[in-house]
Amino acid sequence: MAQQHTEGPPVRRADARQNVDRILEAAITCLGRDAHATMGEIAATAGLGRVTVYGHFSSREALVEAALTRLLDQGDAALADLDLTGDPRAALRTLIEASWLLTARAGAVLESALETLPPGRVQELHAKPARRAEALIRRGRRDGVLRSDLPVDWMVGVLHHVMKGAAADVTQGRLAANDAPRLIAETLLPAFAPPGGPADR
Amino acid sequence: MAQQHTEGPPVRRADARQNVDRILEAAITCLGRDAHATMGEIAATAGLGRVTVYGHFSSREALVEAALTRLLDQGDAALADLDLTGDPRAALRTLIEASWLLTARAGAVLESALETLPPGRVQELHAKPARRAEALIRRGRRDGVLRSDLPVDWMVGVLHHVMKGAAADVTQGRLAANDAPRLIAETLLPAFAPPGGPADR
DNA sequence: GACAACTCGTACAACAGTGTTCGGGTTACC
DNA sequence: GGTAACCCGAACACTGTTGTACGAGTTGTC
Repeated sequence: MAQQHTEGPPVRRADARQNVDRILEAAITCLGRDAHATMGEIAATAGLGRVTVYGHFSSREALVEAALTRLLDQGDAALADLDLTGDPRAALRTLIEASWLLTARAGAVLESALETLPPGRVQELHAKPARRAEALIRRGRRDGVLRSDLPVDWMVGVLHHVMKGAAADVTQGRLAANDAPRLIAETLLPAFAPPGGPADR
Repeated sequence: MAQQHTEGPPVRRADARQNVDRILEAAITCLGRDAHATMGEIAATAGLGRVTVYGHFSSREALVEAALTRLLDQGDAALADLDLTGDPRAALRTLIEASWLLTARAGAVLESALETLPPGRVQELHAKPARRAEALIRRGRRDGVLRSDLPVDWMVGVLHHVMKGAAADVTQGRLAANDAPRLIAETLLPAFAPPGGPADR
């Protein structure tokens, strides 16, 4: 909207902006635990009243979208700092380690978004982080250190599904959170290696 | 002596039993598409009235459990017919092909059950089919054709998560159903191969 | 053919969640 | 210190779903 200093949309007060932050963090926490978390729960987690939340987000749908957007932006920012210029296989390992925590938190939020947001909107928001993994895999294929006999989209999907599944295992107590990144990497690296030779050149 | 054994429902009428069947199939179909399918939708899909469904299942929870049980029984029966005595890697391929359709249908039903059934009940029902894959993987590890450097539970989980993820991709139009089994097998076989594998080096 | 089993549709109560309204209290900011 | 922005809690209407009740119609089975 117009941010002209014409006193129409005046400056938000400091505590209000901070509360928006609190609400988004609470939403990510609650929706991460339970994709069907209530506005009341989220508000309580944020330490605010339910009505106050509606003062900042016009609907539950708006809040879910905002939470997912923040989560994906956080993740994309974290991933942007990584050095992925070396061996794509080592880079893939780095990517997995870094995005593990993100995916673990985003899992149920994404699920919640899939239910409440219009179809396609989620994919749209999720496009940027996914593109990062996709670009990495494409480079590895060009360099011959990753297999090229499977569709790129499929490989990106497998990466995503395994991480999401591991996150579910952790929340259900079937897997220790500390072990997850290593297991994922140990499993997916050979899965993505070229069929002919796993040579380390 | 009059053998007046007091049966609650002495003899169910034929059409009633057939309707129970219809309801369960409808439940599997609807819950497979949408884990939040309502009793009304399920009844309509079965071609029956909503009240009639309550005549056979006392609650939504009971219906979900019955549907999941039938699905898992069907799947376990189908898997029991497979010949898995040969090379465990070929057997794994066979297992994937066979259980793909089952998993695709069961995916959302399982999700629905996780929400409505008491925690642990799902795992209990799911134990038998999971044990089949687990036994297969264990045998492959003993024979040295599958890797032993990862926990068995993790490998079973990966198998499950990738199939479930592929099912989600199919329902969202990102993947052709016909391609799925091949892609899954091509991806997981190298992932499960021993590190210094027989065909390598 | 008669009876019981089964089904149908509508209607109802109960419950949970969303989104809004209102009046009164608190607090940041100039 | 004054004002407007902000927060609070309770109350309300609305929606959708579950589970139950009733009366009447239909159909399998003996």
